Amino acid sequence: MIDKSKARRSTRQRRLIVDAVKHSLNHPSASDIYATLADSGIGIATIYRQLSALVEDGEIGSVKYQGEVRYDPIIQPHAHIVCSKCDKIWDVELPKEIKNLAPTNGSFEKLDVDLTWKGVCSDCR
Amino acid sequence: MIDKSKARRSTRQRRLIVDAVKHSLNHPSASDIYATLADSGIGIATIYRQLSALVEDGEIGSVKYQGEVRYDPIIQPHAHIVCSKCDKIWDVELPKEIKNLAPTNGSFEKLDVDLTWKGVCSDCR
DNA sequence: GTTACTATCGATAATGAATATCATTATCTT
DNA sequence: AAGATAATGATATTCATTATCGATAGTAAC
Repeated sequence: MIDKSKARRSTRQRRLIVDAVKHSLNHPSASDIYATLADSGIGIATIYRQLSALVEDGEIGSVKYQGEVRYDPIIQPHAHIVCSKCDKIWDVELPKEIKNLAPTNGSFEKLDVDLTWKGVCSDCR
Repeated sequence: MIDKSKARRSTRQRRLIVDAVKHSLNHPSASDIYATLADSGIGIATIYRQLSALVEDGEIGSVKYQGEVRYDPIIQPHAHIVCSKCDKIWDVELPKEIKNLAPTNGSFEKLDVDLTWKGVCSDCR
C-alpha cells in the first residue's frame, strides 16, 4: 500500500510507465507493460508498484479480467466489452440509464457500476 | 480441462461439493468449500476440479471477485452487489431493460452481461 | 458377484500474478 | 552540496489455481 500523503516523486520509470499506458490500445496487463518497456531495464516490481500508484492517484484506470488486472488510459466511467476468445478488451459507453437501474431495496450507499459485455469479436469468427 | 463427452461419475466427493455450494449463502470460494468440508478428507485439488466441472456442467454458477473465483448456487442470469469493505457478495435482480442497452455498433454477437454494483453495506458502516 | 475399464481421487510439484523485503540509488528540499 | 527519504531492482514469498501421476473406486458387461 502506497501512502498518498507523502509526496510522489517524478522518476524516469514512472514517466515511462504512464506514457506506455496512455498510448496503449488494448488494456495491457502489468506484464504487457513490462514487455513493452523491456529495453528500459525497469524491474517487474517497479512496474507493479507504479501501476498501482497511478491507479490510486487517478491517473489511469484499471479493470480486472480473467484473474489479472488490465490497465486503461481512460479514467472516465465507462463500460467494457470483452472477447471471450482472444481476451481483448474494448471501451464502450456506459448507458446514462444505468444508474436508474441500481437496486434500491438494500441499504448500500454510493453505488458504483461495473458493466461488462462478453461475446466473440469479429476477428475471432 | 474436463471433457464433457465422457460420462461423469457420481462420487462421494462430487455429491458433497454440490451440496455445500447449493446450501451456501455468501458465494464461497474454493478454499471456503475446502474448509467447510474439512472433515470429509477431500483433497484441495478435487475441490478445484469438481467446482470447475460443476460450473462447466451448468449445475452451479461462478463470479470472479478480488482475484479469486466465488461460487454461486444460482445459475439463472442475475447481477451482483458487493461490499468493498467486507467483500461479501449478494445476488440482485438483473434488470430486464439491460439487454436493450447492449452496444450495437460493434460486430459482436450473442452478448452476455456481467453487471456488478459496488458499495459499502450497512454492516460495514 | 466378479472383472475390466477408466474416470476420479489425493498428495504434491509447478505455475503465474502480485506483494514483501532490503540494500542501493536517485529526487527533492534547504 | 548535503541530508532525508521515496523509489528502485533483484529476489524471495505468498496465494490461488493447475498439472502430474500412481492409487482408488464408479460403472457397465459378463
